[in-house]
Amino acid sequence: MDTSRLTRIDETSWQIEPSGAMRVPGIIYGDETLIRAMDDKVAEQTANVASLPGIVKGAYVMPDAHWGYGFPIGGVAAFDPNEGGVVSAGGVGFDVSCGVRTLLTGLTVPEVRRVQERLADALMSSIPAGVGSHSGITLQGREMDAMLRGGAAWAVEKGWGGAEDLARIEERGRMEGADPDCVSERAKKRQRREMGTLGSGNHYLEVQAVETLYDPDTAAVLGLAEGDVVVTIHCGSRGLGHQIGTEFLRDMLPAAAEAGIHLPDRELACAPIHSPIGERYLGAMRSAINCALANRQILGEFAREVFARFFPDHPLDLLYDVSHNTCKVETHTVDGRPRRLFVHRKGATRAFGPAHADLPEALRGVGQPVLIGGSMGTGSHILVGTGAGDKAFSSACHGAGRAMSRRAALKRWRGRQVVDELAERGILIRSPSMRGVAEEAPGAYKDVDQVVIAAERAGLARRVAHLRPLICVKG
DNA sequence: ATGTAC
Repeated sequence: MDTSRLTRIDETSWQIEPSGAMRVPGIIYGDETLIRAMDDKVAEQTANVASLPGIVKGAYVMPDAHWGYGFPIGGVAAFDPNEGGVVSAGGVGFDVSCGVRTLLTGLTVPEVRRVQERLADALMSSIPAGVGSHSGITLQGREMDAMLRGGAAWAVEKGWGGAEDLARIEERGRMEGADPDCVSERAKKRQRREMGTLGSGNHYLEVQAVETLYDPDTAAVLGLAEGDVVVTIHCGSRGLGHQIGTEFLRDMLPAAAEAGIHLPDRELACAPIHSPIGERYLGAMRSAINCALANRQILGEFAREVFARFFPDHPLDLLYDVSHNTCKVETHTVDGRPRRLFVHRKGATRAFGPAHADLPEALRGVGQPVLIGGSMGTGSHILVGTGAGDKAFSSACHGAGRAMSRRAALKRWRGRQVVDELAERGILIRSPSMRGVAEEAPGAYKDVDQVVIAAERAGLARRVAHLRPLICVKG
């Protein structure tokens, strides 16, 4: 990105001054290296988002951002329904409520090392992974609708996990306002056999070691100690969310024109929040959020079943579950006035600070866990929200972000070679797709450490722990 | 991300 077009606010905050149709500034967080490495298209897309009706304060961009469909991935934008604000399917993304959950095992690295190969094989055979994978669970009719209304709470009622899990999931495991009647039959049909499946691409289940603690006191509250083993799952709403995204991106284009909204880019298709299609999208998108929450709940239970075979005395406790592709109604104080806003986070994690009423009591002293997935080789990070200044409506980054296209990665690496190199470093990869592994080679990703350091310096969240992968089941 | 094109 050409930094000469930006105003540098401080070490890690850069501003695109409003010009042309922009209603608010664009704010990009990141150190100079990250900003320079970003495509100019990120700045262009940010300026486009800043021109949408009803946008409040600014169009925000996280340090791991790259250009996406309409909105940048790593973008945050909030809209006020009372000022003509819009909702945009492109502002949420195709994989609605894609997210990350981390479970504590109470095990230490040597205990897991002893069974690492067998554990990897067992996870691989119990966690459905890859394009079009199936778990054996089928849902249709009223049961599908119950899942779409109930999310992880539905999954718990059906026997996947316990009620204590729900407090540790955003929205307490169940997104209000979901309306399965707004979800097309085609979207439901695609999901019929996909509950409890990981999917493909950058989705994974990892067994990880807590390698470094940046804040041992906060880590202790989260239940993390150096040398502990945790399980992290990254996946979303599978075919259902994708179908909803596809349909509403298509249908919001004429709707925007009818509402008299000028779109600088047709990929920014959106509709007024209080319009028939805006409300239908919200009903469908919230159903997809529940689908993703239920999916991660079921996958977490599959992991519990596998671990119970190896370690019957070590139940897995849910640390937290975050979604990073959502539009949620939240109250934020803007210019001294609390306002009810529709906050779009696309490739961005909610990062509420300490004392926030939506956090479970056990976490209110430290802030919301922010779970950041890295690559297979470099590991992941756990941060907590600070709430300080309510920056970017209390949001933070979501991952490392690709540094190289899938195509370029395929030309550079062979999947088998990536698996062998990681095995030498004690990281066992299991995947149905060696092509997928090559595409996901650690070298194809940005340096996640640099991303989270930038997020911390920008005051979006603060680092608590770095996790190193031991086993990765890759979709 | 995605029954990797309807």
